Amino acid sequence: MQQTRQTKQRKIILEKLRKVHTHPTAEEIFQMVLPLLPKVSLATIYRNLEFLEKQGEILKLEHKNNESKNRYDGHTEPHRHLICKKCGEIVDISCCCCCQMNKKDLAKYGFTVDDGFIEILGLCKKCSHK
Amino acid sequence: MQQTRQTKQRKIILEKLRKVHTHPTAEEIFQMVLPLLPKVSLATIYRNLEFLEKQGEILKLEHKNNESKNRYDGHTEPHRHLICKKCGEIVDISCCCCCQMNKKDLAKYGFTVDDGFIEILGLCKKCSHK
DNA sequence: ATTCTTATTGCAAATGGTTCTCAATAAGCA
DNA sequence: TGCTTATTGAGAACCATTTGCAATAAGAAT
Repeated sequence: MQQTRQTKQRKIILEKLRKVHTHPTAEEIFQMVLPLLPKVSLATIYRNLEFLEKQGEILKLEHKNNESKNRYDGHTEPHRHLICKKCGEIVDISCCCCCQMNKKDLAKYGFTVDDGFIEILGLCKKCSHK
Repeated sequence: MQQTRQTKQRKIILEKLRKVHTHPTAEEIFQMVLPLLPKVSLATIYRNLEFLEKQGEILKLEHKNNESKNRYDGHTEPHRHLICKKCGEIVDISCCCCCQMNKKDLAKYGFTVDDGFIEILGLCKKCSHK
């Protein structure tokens, strides 16, 4: 059993992520914490994001549309993500009425589904007007 | 207006992808066509997959769970994907009753959604038994 | 058929997000 | 206050994907 330590870096990364309602990349998070942690390294950002995800404190969004970067979400309450296939924008939507339905349907396939992990791909307003 | 040419490579890649009901990676597709195209290069696989996706002949699945590779789907009829967050397995499911509902809900957010592009993340039978 | 244009290929090198190595640092128990 | 070792910072390594370029081959024109 390995103890875990509460480091300044880990604390600040989580705080920043909680405060924001976007879905920043590791690089963006790096920029966000830089004023508070001028010496922090990108590797530390990645390591802490992985740690926090394993602890269930944050979500890692691994869908990459036209950008090969993961994004992170500091809010773990059940919600869904609308992802624009063109510009990669991610929009939160509240859990709609068909969650229950999905769960039943999906049980047939042996899948266990968490409401927080449904991603719907489409085109955002801007991109669909082109 | 640039003409497009029907090359042996392009034809075989699409045929192989159509024949199969899995969601192979570029590397796996490379292995699949190697017997028919012993001199083919991985770059050609990637270029043709991009081409075929732009033509709407195949789907590119950009969600990467525990594997940093894109996957491809030779079947473009509306269907959804169940993706296992742990092992990355992708299962096709037929379009269920809540498609309509989703579309209406999502219109509120300005999103245009195509049935083929809904991905539901969860745990497959094997992984949920651990 | 043959020629000609240029889209496409194969190879190798480049790219870029993420992970890893390792010595130095610091959290927090004794 | 000292001590153990989890964590950090810096840079190198990794690896899926993309790109540059000369060679090849579709397929239209002759």
